[in-house]
Amino acid sequence: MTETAPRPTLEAVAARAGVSRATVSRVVNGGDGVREPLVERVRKAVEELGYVPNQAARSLVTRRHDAIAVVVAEPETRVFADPFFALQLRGISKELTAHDNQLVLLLTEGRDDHARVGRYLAGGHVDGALVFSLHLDDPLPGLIQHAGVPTVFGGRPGWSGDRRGVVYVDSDNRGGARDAVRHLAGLGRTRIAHITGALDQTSAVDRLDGYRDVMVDADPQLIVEGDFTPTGGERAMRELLERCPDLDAVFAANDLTAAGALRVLRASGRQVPDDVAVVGFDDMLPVAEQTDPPLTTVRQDIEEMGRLMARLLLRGVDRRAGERVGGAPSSVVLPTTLVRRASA
Amino acid sequence: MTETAPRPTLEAVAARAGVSRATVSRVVNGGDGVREPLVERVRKAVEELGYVPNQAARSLVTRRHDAIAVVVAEPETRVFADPFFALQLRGISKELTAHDNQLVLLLTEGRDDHARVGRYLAGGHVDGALVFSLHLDDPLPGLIQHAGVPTVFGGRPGWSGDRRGVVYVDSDNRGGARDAVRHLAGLGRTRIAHITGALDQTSAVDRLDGYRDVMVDADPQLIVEGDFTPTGGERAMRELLERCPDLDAVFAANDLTAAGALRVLRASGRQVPDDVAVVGFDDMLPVAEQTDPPLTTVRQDIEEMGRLMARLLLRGVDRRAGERVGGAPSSVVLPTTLVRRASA
DNA sequence: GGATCATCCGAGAGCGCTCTCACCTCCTCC
DNA sequence: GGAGGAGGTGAGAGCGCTCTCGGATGATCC
Repeated sequence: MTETAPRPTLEAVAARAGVSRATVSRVVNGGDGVREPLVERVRKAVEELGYVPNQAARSLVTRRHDAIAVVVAEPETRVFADPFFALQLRGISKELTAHDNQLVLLLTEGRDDHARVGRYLAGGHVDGALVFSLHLDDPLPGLIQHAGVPTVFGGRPGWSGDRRGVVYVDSDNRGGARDAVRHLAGLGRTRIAHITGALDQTSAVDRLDGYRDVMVDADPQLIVEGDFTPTGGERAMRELLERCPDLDAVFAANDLTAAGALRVLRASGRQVPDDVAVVGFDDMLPVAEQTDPPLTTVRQDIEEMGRLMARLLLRGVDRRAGERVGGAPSSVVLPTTLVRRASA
Repeated sequence: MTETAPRPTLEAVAARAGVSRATVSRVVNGGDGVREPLVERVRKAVEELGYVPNQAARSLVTRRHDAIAVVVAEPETRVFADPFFALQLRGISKELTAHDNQLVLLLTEGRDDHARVGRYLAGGHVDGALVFSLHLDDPLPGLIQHAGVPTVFGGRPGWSGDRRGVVYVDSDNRGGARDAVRHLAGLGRTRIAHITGALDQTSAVDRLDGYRDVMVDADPQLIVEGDFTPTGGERAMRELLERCPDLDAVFAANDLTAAGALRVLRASGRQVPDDVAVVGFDDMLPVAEQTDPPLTTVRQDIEEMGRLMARLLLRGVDRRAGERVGGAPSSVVLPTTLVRRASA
């Protein structure tokens, strides 16, 4: 914890280079319209003094912060047991860094925090927001809309409010689920069960819908609600085995759920995939490759989702700043692919 | 992506309340030395106009940002497969939020990024930095010291530079390792192997030292280098079984490594804990509780580490800002506890 | 009742930067 | 050779806030 040295200002650089503040400012911001010899002199002065612009002063006049908030509206510990979010964060970070933007992370713990986040966003500290893990009844989108900050959502928000101008990036959950179930059907399986995700999230609902698209008149006994966690998967699998001991396949809403289901199946003496075939969702590598047997699953490019969210948001921010960068960004749904491994 | 409305300024609030800017400022910042009726009037005006202070303008004069950078110097994907970091982040976030500070996340990808991070910290955008996952040869501490930003490290930095004023929070890795190995010895095991972590990190080195403290003249064949990952654990375990088929216990440098080792042991037909007892490190719940059998492991309170780091840093920041808050913060080493489950 | 003092409030400077606008120089062209 | 123009540079205002300092106000005390 060292002590502060007073940092040089534009003024100081200008004095040293023998030019005006305005010229230094021009050079620091790209140097357009300044003649070469002067540019050189200013650069040298900047170097010698170790000048770094004061971001606060700059923001005060430009009204830009070059910072984006990432809001994770996840009250539970689940996000943290789940590499999903970390991967998106990585994608976001890469994209933001590439555009010289900073990432301000806002984790919310419970309801009270929503107000805090709303205030923060409204406070104009950041140029935009990326919002994750929305649940169906979440008040956050309303607050954000009210704050008037450009926003992109991670996953389609299941939100009943004003939809205009809502931009999100999502995977084709429904299509991916269809692929998974069709694959199982293609293997000759007929009693295909589904362990859902937490149904207060649209991704879980969409995957369930995809399952139903294929299993048009599925035995309702074959559907059990899970919660995207391994223990939820275990519980659901036990319930399924009790209700439908004759099932021959399981489509789990995500890989973690599938991992839990696999354990229960093994414990029950059933062989995977011979007795029961299992398909997951996400292709979360550390999980999907490490299960026994390795998991057949629906891959979504999570990091790319993150990167895309950031890109859309930055475009929206620039647009708002008056730069012409094409029309208003619109939502994107990314395709999924089935990855075959040993479990189905 | 809604449009901006011009936000009200202090001036506007002052006009509406019929007072001066200074008075509004006082009220907004706590209201000391302003008489009740005026406070009330100002509060009302703030409310009515929806006034939120402009942080940039404030920072410009106070030189405080109420923001802390979290730097993750981890070039690999490992951090993300590992809930460890996420838990610390959660602890940090809680503590920062409680003190109205924001969290700016800086992820670095490879060497070039270090310069960027150094520049950012030197740029005075944040009041302090929390730095993680340092490797032995990392240039970051030097850069940070040069930037002159108050910093707290997560884990003891294995760094050969100037040590003065370096503050870190760490677990008692060595002591925890000793407990683990002693526990195995107490079970009557004599051929106790160790799969190390990535030895370019001090935590791995310390755990190895702890192992050696107890196994004073251990067969060097019983020590294999791992890398904190499940696959590393598998590879190491295979190597161990080949070299020392008579081993009767394994102390793995972390839970993920232990999980990999467990798989290999099972595949080799050995019973855990009967043939080989296994102890991990971290007590990372989703991992430790889900292995088969559940893992005996050394618990460290990861979230608390994060919270503590943030607390120390904020104290250092306040100190620097001239507020008297006791002496310079010094490093903290948190105790660990052995958690007994089925694997040993 | 007037001097003294504490308390409260407002005027105004200034944080470090950007950006407009006027000026100045040097070409170009008729 | 002089008008017109293009491009470079500097002066200065102002972004929204905090904070010092002096003045006003009213309480206190002899």
